[in-house]
Amino acid sequence: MTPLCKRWSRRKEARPQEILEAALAQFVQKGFSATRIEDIAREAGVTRGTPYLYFANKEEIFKAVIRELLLPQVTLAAERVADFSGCAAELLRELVQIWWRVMGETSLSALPKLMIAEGSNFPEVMDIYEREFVLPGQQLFRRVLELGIASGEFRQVDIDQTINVLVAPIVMAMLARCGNVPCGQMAADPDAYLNAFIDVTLGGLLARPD
Amino acid sequence: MTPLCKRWSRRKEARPQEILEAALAQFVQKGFSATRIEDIAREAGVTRGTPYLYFANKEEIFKAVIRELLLPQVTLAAERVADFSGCAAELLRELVQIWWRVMGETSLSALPKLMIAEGSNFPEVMDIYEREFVLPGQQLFRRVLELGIASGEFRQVDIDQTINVLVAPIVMAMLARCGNVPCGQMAADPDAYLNAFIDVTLGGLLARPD
Amino acid sequence: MTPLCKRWSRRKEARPQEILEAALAQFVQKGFSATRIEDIAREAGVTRGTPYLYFANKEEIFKAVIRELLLPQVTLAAERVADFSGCAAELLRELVQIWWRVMGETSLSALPKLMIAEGSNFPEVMDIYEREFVLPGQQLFRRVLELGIASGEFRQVDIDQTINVLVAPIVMAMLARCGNVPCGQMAADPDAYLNAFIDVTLGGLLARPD
Amino acid sequence: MTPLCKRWSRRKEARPQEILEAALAQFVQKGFSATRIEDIAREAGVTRGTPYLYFANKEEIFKAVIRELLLPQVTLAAERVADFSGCAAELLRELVQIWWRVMGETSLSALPKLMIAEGSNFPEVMDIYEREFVLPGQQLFRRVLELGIASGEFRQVDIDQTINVLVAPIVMAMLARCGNVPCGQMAADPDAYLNAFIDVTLGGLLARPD
DNA sequence: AATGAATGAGAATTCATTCAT
DNA sequence: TATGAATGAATTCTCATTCAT
Repeated sequence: MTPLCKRWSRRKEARPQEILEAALAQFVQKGFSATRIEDIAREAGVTRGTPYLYFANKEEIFKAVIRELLLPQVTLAAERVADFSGCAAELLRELVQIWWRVMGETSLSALPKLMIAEGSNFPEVMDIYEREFVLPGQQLFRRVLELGIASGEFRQVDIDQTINVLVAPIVMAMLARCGNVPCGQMAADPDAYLNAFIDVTLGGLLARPD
Repeated sequence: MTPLCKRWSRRKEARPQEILEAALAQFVQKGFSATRIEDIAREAGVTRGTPYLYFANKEEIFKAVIRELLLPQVTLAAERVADFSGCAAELLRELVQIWWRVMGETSLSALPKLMIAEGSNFPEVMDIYEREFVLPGQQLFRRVLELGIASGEFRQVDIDQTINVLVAPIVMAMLARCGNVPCGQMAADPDAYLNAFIDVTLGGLLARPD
Repeated sequence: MTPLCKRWSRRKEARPQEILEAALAQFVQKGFSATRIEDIAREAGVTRGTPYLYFANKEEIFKAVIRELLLPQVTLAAERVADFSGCAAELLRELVQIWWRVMGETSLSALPKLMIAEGSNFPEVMDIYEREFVLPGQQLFRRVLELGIASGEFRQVDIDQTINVLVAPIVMAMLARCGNVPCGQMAADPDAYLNAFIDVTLGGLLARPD
Repeated sequence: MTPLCKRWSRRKEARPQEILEAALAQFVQKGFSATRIEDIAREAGVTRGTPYLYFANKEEIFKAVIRELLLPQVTLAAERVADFSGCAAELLRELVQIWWRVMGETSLSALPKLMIAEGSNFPEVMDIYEREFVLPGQQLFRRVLELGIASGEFRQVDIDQTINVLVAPIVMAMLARCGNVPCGQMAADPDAYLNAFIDVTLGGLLARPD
């Protein structure tokens, strides 16, 4: 049963996915240009020619990683993130934590690194990224902020800018998870980091009792 | 024979610097691997062979960009950032604003992007970056936090983690300045963004009067 | 389980022939090197692996096309061409017309194109071609010329060279039939072309009455 | 003076021409697809990379061979061919002989072989070939035929078809010169072949005295 | 017998680097 | 100093061929 002496095994259905996962790992580690097709193939356990059975060229592999591996997860994740209730403060806390669980702790955390590093070489992908990841993410925070301000729970703040203030530390945590982003403690204990983040931020948003 | 056009006056001392600046621009735009020596040469107004008169190879150009172009500025910038006084809240505000002026609005803003994108391919550079940029930056915030907590101005917070919470939005703003990092409003009006950041963060740090 | 669709009835004996015909069509269209095995397979209605059940490799397919598909037809054709009678002028006319019918208008017309294009890459095939196609063809014309000269019907001409003068326009017509040989009118109306050819040539061969 | 120990010599002006000539030789010998860039490079005395300094890719080399090496010669040759006078018979004789000298005996003789073998893979080149080589060539013969018929020197013949009858043997001689086109005697003694051709053809065209 | 996924040798192309000028 | 033609190693990509199914 074990393919010990087999030269290869046929995995038509699984292959594309396997190749994309291997490609993701390599792209995150080395960047697009520095990743050789052979690196991807080896990581996927196949040989040089196999990726070309499923993808036209290296660029298409990159696009497929984003479009077929990462963005579909974004949608799934977004649905779960959108599912919460409570007062604005609880919502914010929950939003950050769910986000982290479904985006930060999964392979999705690679997305910001890839786009920062390679986005300018793939403008179309960048557009998709903005449309399907950045904007929806901002919307989630916008909703919470608007809710909190409307209910008087939060102070009046510049919503457009505050959104980004809230997003930044989470994205940084995602970047830190990709390794080799030097923010020592952040990567070491993400939960402590996120708690500190929620603590400070929520403190800054809540309307003073007086 | 006489130097007809002034612009061709040989500035041999200036050449290496010019090449490094050209290289920085290209590396930020395209990444290390995707940047061809000829791209750098053209941007610097010289031809293919010239960079090799001053640098051993492409890798050394990258290292020189970090070591000779960016990190010395970090030191200069750090000195100016360190020069402030007042209460902790004022210090924090001032720290963020000076930082932005000396790092965010200059070519130094390229540093985080380069290290995120290429750091894993240049571990030694990464080390230097951490030692000479990340740690000193964290120290500045640590000092402010410690000061504020000691004086009772700030709440008791987890200093190690809060440092990173404070650094993250500034680094994100630096990334946004490198172009093609999709955080719309942030890049459009950095000052408004930084104000929102200080506003929320300071609110979150200040001890409640009650 | 029962052969639902008749068209899938296995014609194992027919397969090699079908593959060779597909190969011929592709080789004529694209040339040997530019033809992929998959092109041949698709044209034959089979898949990549099937040609290898019948032929060792691509080169053997080429040789088989010549040896097994074309040259046997040459023999058949030559027999029919050899079967004629009458005075030398009639013989010549008949020879040209039968040749055209059995070689020009059939797949045999591909042979000269293949040999011109690929002959130098297949010296052994070239030898066979010369031995089994060129020489026999020349012999036919030699016979007619010798007959006509002997009977006084034709002028004394340099037989060896005149043979080639007679063969050339027929071969050109065969080339023209393979498409993409730019001799407009020739391919458009081969009969008119061959009549003009016989008309001029015969006029040039006949001994003047005076 | 002799570059014995030089790794290479700089020949910016001469290189493209040298590469095209090398390419022509290789394409004629092996065909386009079967010719490797390295074959061309070696024949030109350079290394793999050098052709790419002057041509974008192999296809462009092929096109340049036709457009820049061969067709300009066609123009030169056509001018010399057009320069003749005398009665129609003399004109025809002269036309064939000059054509042979300026096209058959030069590298131009490669043109028909290249177009027969590769034309269908390069339709645009085929069009140029037809426009700049085939049609002008046909015009020359048309002129002679029209002249001869008008003057009563030649019989009434189907001009459109007869043109091709006249062209065919010359083109065959050009093909034979490219080697490996199996028409034994033709290539061995082209002059004898052409004389036989003129002899027969002219005999067939001249109006009978009676 | 036939399939078609997988292989891997080989060809095209790129580009960092050298060095004669 | 600077140039840029030339090199050749490295990489992408193709496709003839194999072989488990």
